[in-house]
Amino acid sequence: MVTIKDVAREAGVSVATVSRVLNGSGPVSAQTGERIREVAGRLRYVPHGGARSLITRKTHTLGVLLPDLYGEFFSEVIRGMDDTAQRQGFHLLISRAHADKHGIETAMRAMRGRVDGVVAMSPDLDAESLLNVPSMLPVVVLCSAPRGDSADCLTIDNYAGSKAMVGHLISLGHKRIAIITGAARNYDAAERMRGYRSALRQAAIAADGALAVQGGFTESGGYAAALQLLAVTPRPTAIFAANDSMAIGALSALRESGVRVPEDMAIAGFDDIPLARYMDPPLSTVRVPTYELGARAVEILLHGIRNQNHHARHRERVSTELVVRRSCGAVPGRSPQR
Amino acid sequence: MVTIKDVAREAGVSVATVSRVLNGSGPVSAQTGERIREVAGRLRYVPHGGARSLITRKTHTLGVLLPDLYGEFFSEVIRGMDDTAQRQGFHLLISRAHADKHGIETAMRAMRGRVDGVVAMSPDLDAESLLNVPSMLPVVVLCSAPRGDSADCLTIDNYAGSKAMVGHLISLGHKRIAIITGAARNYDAAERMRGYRSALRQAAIAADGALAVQGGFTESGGYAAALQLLAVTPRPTAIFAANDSMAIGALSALRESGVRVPEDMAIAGFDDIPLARYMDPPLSTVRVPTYELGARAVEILLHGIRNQNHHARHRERVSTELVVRRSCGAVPGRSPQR
DNA sequence: CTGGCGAATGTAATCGTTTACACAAGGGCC
DNA sequence: GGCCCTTGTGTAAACGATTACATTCGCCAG
Repeated sequence: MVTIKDVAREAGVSVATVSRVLNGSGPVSAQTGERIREVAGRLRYVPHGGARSLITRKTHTLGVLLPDLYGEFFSEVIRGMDDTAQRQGFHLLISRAHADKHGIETAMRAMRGRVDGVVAMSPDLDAESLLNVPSMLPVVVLCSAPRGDSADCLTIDNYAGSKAMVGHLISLGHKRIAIITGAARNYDAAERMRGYRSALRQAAIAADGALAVQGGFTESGGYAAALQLLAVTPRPTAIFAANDSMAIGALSALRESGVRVPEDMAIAGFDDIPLARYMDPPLSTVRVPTYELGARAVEILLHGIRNQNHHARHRERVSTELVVRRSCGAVPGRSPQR
Repeated sequence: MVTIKDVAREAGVSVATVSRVLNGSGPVSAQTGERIREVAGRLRYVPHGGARSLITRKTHTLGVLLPDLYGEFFSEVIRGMDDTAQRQGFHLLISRAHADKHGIETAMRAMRGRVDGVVAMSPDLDAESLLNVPSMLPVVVLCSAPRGDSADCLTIDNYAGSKAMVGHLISLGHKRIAIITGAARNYDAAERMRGYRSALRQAAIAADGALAVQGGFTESGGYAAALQLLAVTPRPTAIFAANDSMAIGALSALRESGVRVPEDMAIAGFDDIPLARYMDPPLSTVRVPTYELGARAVEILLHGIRNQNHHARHRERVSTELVVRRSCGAVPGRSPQR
């Protein structure tokens, strides 16, 4: 590998001059600059990022800690992060960590000296340990219960979104509304459940334990949960799935059981993944600005980095939007397929 | 930030001893070791990864160059990569690059000194420039036309998969088979097209230019393409979409046009994304082992790294599998929804 | 008693950069 | 001519680790 020394020797100057030319710092004669640039090009010199960041104390890299990379949701979040980071000259060091204390600590250790800051997504309710990791690094905590004030914090307004959707179902006349919940001990899942309960309470509808089934955020989980809900008597008239994947699985289960949607059963999801509108019937859902979530997280992190973490802590919540399509029965639209 | 020097001073030893204790290299008395470990813990010392990799010449990080992060496909590839990398103690530095020469070069420069090797996904047919980047780094090229022998190379067997699916449609009696193609100048797209043509030729069916419409790999592209195909006379009896997203978009377009699937029109996709089986009707498709693709790419790369790139070049192709569900009409199954 | 060996530890070079500081040359001004 | 400023360049000290080599000490064999 060719280093700055090789370039200096070949051009007959000192390394300092080469550095000055390549970074445009300090005065260099036009002639020397030209020669050095020529030599660097000819030798195909590429600066060693690691060495450089050791002395400059900037890595221009952001660490991203994820619980699991799964489905379109994460892919969109990462896209939002990468776009924003790249626009500011930063790269992404992505690491999946087990959500437990040990996993997070290990990941954080591995990032030391490689990143300028970290976006940590840790929806696991128990994993508050994250905040105990006392690093000087700026950290943005994503989709997690906000505690402590050592880190910035960005969440989705799950509660309001969930409440709005269930409220909408109630306004359509539904009284027995089931919920397919997300992963256990997941913050987003818990908040969506809270919104569901709150909407019911507000309409003076008594909660029925049999109408809450866990689906674990996966298609197959939603499928199984829907089958289970069909067996409940009296049967619910609407199912609110805590994400679109589960709603799609449920849709498929109902179809196979000969239950018409929305005539016999209303269905709604959460997230508004791109595929939602292409379902049959198109899926009513709560839009989560996933891309913007990632983008915003990086913006907040970069702000923290620029201020060397000496800034007032952010505590932000991105809002959701009710998306009413045919699956919940509100929009008459075309009659369902023959 | 606390450094190794701080630990050494506090423990009353030299940095060398601290290093020896923490890495388990060289002999240290049990007593000294104990004290140093205690001090390191108390001071919450975390080694500086950048500094360490400068001298050891190992970063334990793999660069990943992607054309775009989009949809479930990439999310699965990354998952496969990260799992495999992490199991071997490596991290992932992910970067989206514009597929053009400049974008790739910039990204490669940024990776110098930060990674031990690179997996580059560059499906753009023109971007052969990648191979011209003369770095000593081991590189695995993913889903790209194999050229040159400076890099290992891993592709999907698009040709065989596509040919198998079209052959299957032909065996069902279809003669007018349309194709919704992927992005222009995309290697995978081109190969799938080649398989389609080959299958037709083998069945002595003349190709009809009007039956090939571009869909750009997106749901909306597939939707628009399907509408366009419905207007062709004589109308095709089957549509082969070059990926599942487009097939789902097409499915939705047909539904809205009152065309029954599979009775009036057979549909097939490519990729077998998780959602495919939950469509109505469940989507026939070609399974691509996406997770394994990412996993295998990292395995090959790690092999190259261990051999310091002095190994015979790999040229591997992961095979696909025909998945027949109801959308192509081969499986009678339950009669379509009333 | 001495020489050699192994264990425990310290000293200093090294990795590839950036950058503070020193230095030399040239020019303008008094 | 002496002074100061500007411009161009080099020297060497960082950055935070690892590690080859040197040193010290105790012990044991000859």
